[in-house]
Amino acid sequence: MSSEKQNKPTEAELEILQVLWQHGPSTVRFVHEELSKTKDAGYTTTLKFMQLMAEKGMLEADKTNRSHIYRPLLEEEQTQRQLLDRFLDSTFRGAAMKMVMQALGNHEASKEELDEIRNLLDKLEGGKK
Amino acid sequence: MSSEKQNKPTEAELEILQVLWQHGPSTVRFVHEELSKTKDAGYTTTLKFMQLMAEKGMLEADKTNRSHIYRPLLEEEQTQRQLLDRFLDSTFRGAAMKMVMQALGNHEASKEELDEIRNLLDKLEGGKK
DNA sequence: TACTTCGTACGAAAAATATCGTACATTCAC
DNA sequence: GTGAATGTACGATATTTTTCGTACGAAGTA
Repeated sequence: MSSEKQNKPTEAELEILQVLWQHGPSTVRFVHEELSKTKDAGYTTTLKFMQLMAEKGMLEADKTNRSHIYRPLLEEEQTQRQLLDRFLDSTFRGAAMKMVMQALGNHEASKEELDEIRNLLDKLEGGKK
Repeated sequence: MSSEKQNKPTEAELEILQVLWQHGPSTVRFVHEELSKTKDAGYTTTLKFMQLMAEKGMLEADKTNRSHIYRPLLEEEQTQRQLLDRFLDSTFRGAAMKMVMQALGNHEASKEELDEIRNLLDKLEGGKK
């Protein structure tokens, strides 16, 4: 039993994780400032969330200093993968390729990105005949 | 103002929509049986949900017969696209290509599907230089 | 030192979601 | 025709997720 049944982070929790993944360990103040750029909620709301997340084992707080520093205990890629699977199931009934096509069609991609995908396709097709 | 601010369906609502998209207009009974295959909740719960969804304009009920027939008012593709955009933002900070790569890597695809994607890539790359 | 600012702790409450129980009418099978 | 099933209506209650308000100690500063 390695990875405990990590319950999926809620929308709000995910926003916090994003800040931490993107900027590394941070104070509540910092996270709150970041979130404030796009949404608006009180400081204690962010604080409370981070405390709850720590309780749930999603974050860990370094309480050495007065202003605690939080770091994520969930890995970004792994969490994304988990959420992706769920999303795929619930929204596309598992049809991954259909989703891929939609994503490709609806979002601008640079030539480099397209090439990178092509490479991956080649690699994947390797196994097939 | 064509498409009203359609609020995103919740997880449970989406499950119901999936049944309707997949099987076409159905009775509450039928939807409930389908859902029962994977989750377990009472019949009236499903009924209530469908009634609420009808009120919200997500479904429409044909009440000609005693047993009402519900049909989805939201289109599958459009809804998927909308949810995909949200998901992309919240989970991948908008990095569509990164998500595409993950999806491709983590899910089996047939040779046909891979070819189809390759075609799409070619088409997309057409516009670039 | 006295006052203002910053930070955490925590209990509550508000909002959003999900789940039922019960009442009643219609339909079915005998 | 009568009792069992089946269906809808709807108010209430659970649960989950978000958001705050307040208390209080520590730190900064005039």
